[in-house]
Amino acid sequence: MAVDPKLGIYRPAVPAGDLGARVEAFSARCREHGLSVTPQRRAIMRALLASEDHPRAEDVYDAVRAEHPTISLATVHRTLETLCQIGEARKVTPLHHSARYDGNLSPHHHLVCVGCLRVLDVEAPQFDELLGSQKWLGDHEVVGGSVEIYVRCRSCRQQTSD
Amino acid sequence: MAVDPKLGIYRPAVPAGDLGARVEAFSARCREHGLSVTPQRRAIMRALLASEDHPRAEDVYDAVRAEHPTISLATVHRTLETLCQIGEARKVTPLHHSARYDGNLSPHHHLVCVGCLRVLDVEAPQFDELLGSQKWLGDHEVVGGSVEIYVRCRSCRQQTSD
DNA sequence: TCTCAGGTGATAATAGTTAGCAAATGGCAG
DNA sequence: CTGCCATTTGCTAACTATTATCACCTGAGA
Repeated sequence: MAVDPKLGIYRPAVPAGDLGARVEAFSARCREHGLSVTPQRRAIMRALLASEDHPRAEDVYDAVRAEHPTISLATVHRTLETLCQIGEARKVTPLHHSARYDGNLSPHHHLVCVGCLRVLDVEAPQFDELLGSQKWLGDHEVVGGSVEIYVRCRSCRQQTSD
Repeated sequence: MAVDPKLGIYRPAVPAGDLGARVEAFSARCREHGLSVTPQRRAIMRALLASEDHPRAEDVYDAVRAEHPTISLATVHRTLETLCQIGEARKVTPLHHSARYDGNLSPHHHLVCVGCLRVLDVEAPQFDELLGSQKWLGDHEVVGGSVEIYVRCRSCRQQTSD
């Protein structure tokens, strides 16, 4: 369902397969990674796949508790983190655990080193142009945007061999 | 100092004026906003302006303590938040306070409603093209990137009058 | 079925941030 | 200059999100 093909920004299609099949496929990939397939992991994955938005650990916890009333919030945290590690989920927002402040008010974006988490300013006029050319995306009023480019800086590349 | 003019991504010029002048200008704008100008606020603004990277509250705290040994970390948090409110600073990373997880692994970016903080997936091929066309930015190896587009959704627009 | 590495639940600990409140102070009226 | 008072500060406790610890449990291969 396209929102704005001209801009190249649109809602993606929902991934194929019904929920049951996707959870089955997930279970198989768990075993490939040498992970046990537990009812809790299935339930957490099912909740994540069923969610239209981007749930916090606590949201997943609430969803899963209907089926597993005794599950622990710690298990949900651990499992979501595990899913990210084996590439079955992505963590959306916080590369950093704490707020960073910036006194530079000129419009700019950020280069973030995935090793040392240092943040550098960059200007990116072409991004701004793409972003600024559109005031609406479907129902949504565009009020801004920001680009984070993940990099590995020289010193972090030297420290890791892979 | 351009890093990559072709891509339109480069390091921005440092804002004009020396540190003293910029802190003076800041003090004036504080009064315009009806805020007292306290030594603590000046010191925090100076530390923020002097910082090349994007300090956390604690980093600013450490810098300011040299001059104000008795300042409280809570004051630093409060002040940085105040600076953001009057537009003298920007908060870089976390629009959310907690991690969001996403089971959708196809390459995509996010629409974030600044009102309700809901997150929606969007594809943005033109952004990906810009980002993917460049493997290096100066010294930095590009390993990825993400775009967050800030929006106000319909229901949030209805709730706020301004 | 038996075994045990790995997973789970309960709880405590931690990091970052915010709230509450008494004391101190910036900035204006006189 | 002086005094007043709303704002701001520092201290502390509380709170939120997350991680660590550890005894018990269980998935899955022999």
